[in-house]
Amino acid sequence: MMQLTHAEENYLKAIYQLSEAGKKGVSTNDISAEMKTKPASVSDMLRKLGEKEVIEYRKYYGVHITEEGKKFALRTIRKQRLWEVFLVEKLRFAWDEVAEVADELEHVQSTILIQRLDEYLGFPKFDPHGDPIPDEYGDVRSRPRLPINEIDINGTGQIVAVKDSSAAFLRYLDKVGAYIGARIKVLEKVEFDGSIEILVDNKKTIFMSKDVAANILVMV
Amino acid sequence: MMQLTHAEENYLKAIYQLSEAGKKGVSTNDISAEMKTKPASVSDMLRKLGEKEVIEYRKYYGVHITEEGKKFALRTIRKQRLWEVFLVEKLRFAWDEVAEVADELEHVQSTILIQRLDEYLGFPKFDPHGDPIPDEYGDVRSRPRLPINEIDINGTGQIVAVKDSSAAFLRYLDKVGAYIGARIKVLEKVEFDGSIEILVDNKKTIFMSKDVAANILVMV
DNA sequence: ATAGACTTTTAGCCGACACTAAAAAATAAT
DNA sequence: ATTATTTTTTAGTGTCGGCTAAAAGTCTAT
Repeated sequence: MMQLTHAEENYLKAIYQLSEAGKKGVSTNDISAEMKTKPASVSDMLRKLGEKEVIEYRKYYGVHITEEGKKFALRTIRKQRLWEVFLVEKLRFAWDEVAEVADELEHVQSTILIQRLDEYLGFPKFDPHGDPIPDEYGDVRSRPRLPINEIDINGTGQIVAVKDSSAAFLRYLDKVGAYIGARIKVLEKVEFDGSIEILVDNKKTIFMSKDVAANILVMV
Repeated sequence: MMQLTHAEENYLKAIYQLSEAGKKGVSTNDISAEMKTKPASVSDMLRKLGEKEVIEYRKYYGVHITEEGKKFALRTIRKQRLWEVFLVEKLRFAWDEVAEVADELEHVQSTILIQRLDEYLGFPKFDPHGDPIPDEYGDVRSRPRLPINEIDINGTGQIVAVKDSSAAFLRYLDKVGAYIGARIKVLEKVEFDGSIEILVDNKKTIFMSKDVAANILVMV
């Protein structure tokens, strides 16, 4: 089995996630923004990933991930998200603190480690941000998810993810009392500005603007 | 605070442990054997570690670790041993499976991660091999430890470490029913060959040769 | 259809960390 | 004390992954 370096793993994960988001080929600039490296470095890496046949690379025309590449990317994502669950559930990290540390942990090479960790965590299907954790074979079970602003009045659900997971936004949510896992009910939608009133865990009502509501995904 | 690379951290740890073992300066060849690299690579690394003042390096005359260097080495050892505890106690790894994985985990950079892990594990003072875990300040509390063959007849204690931690030896111990943490009592010492009979956990007696006994450390 | 803007790639450089081959220093043996 | 042996260092190479500067390709607007 061919091996990828840490850097290659990171690029491949970024490429996978960018292509999932947009469903199109991914540009060098997009990748360089995501990876915080220069476009020149990206070009070089794309050449290498192309040689390893985890991406299809046509110079100047962006990149498509191959089936083989997806397998690698999903393995990395699986590791990252399992570590995130560990950090939040076992070590009491806050949502917005896990990314950096999980990015290091995900590169530890040990199949057995990941199997045991998965088992230890009770085979979680979703990470603390509500994103699905691929299984050993790369299969992802996704649940139907809607942004709050698309839920009908009196509709209920559970917060499972946020689109914008910036530290600032996550802190805002904590502050107003919303959190991943919270059960919510939509009480009112204001016509003229789209702002919304929701009930959290049957005990607290909070208002949010349409923009905020659009950022919060709920499993209905 | 000056930073060390992963490779530098590994070399420094090796140098610290070699100098603790022998209490003398450490030779280039010793280090290259320990690190499984060539002496030429070691020389180069020593020059770098010398520049960073974590070791005192006189060409051709071996190496002494500085106080600053000890701090770094102890931090790395602390991380390594905490991860070993995690792997064995939480993920049910066997003694002889932890080294490789812990060597990767120990390089994850996050002070808070180590603090939380320490707390989560209940502030363990010894790793699964019985070696002491330095605290945040690098202090090590060591316990008096004796090899089994130096314990008097009817003396009791608890197995806390092994000198030879090769996979083969660890498997042998598991097989005969001895393990780290086991409470033992010395029942008999055979005069002419020094072999020893011990009682494990008050329920099982096992025989071992003098050589095996000398390899097992007991806290009395 | 061509100029200008933007994107992407190439070329060349650098630091980290391994290696080999050969030189230099220290140590051991006669 | 000189030679032989071993240890250690230097010199030069290669790979990986970043960078800058400049060239090349693509796209857009007139």
